Amino acid sequence: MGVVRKTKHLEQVLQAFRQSGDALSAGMLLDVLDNAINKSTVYRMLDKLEDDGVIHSFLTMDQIRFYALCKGCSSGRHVDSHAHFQCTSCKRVSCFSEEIVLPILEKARITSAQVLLTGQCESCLS
Amino acid sequence: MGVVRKTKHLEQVLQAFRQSGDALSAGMLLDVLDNAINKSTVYRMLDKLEDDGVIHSFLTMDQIRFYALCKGCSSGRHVDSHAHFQCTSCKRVSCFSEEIVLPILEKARITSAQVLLTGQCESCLS
DNA sequence: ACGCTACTGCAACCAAGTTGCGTTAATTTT
DNA sequence: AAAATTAACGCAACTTGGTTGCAGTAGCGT
Repeated sequence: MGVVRKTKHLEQVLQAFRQSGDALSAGMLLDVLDNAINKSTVYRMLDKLEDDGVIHSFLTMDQIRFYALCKGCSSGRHVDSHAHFQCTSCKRVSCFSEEIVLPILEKARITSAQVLLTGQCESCLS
Repeated sequence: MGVVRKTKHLEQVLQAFRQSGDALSAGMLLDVLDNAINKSTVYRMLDKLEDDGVIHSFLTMDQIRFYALCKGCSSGRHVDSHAHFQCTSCKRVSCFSEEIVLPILEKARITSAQVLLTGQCESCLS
C-alpha cells in the first residue's frame, strides 16, 4: 500500500538518505537519527518505501539489509541490476550506476538480480 | 585451520551436499539430517569446510546463508564469481557454472563478488 | 472541530547464528 | 592395545537483525 501520509519521520528518513548518498542499513539509519525514531517504525517505513519504489534493498556479506534511494525504480518494478559495493574496512556501501550484464536463463523466470562486490574502497586503501 | 579429523558427522554432511546437488542452508542441512547433529556443530563444520575451500557460501534475499560444494575453489582462494539462483516458490538454490563478467573498478580493490538471481524455477513455473 | 485510520512506540517475540564450557571420541604416542 | 592428547561435540545461554500485537497518537478529509 505504501506511504500515504507525510509525517515528520518520513522526511527525516529521506533526508538521511539524501545526506549520506550511500546505502544505509536500518541500524545505521537509527544511529544517524540518534534513535529519535523507534526501531519498528524504521523497519516499517523502509518496507513501505521499498514497496513504493522509493528505495531498494539488498544484502551485504554479513547478512545485513541495506537500503538506497532508487533512481530508475517504480512501485512493483525494481531495476536492481546495478552492482553494490561494500568496503570491508569502513563498511560503507555504495551503488554503481552501470547496469550489469546478467546471464540469461531460458528455463526460469528471473525477476530480480543482485550483485555485491566486496573489497577495500579508495580511501581505506590509502 | 580447517578439518583435521574424519568424523561420522563430516561424512554425513558431505553426503547431504552430494545427494542434494543444490546449495543448502544450515537449517536445511539440519532438516535433512533429521537433527541428528547439533546446530552449533553444523555451523562450526560449515565454517571449517569453507575455510578449507570445500564449500563456499553466499546469502539469499531472505538473509539466509547457503553453502554449496566448491568446484574451482581452494583454501584461501574462492572463485565465487559464478551466479546463484533461488526460486521464490520452492526456495531451492542452485549454482550456475558460467562465470560472470564483473564491472572493473580502478579505484577500489575488489576481493570478492556475489551474484544472486531470484525468480521462479522451471518446475515451479509449470 | 471531528472522525477515521495510518502511523507510532513499546515490549515481547522470533530465527539465524555464536560462544563458553564440560564431555566425547579421533588420532598419536608409548 | 592402552594411555594421552586434543579436535570435535552437545548443550544451554546468548547476540542480533528483524517482526508482531496492541494500545495510543497524529495526519488528513469532511
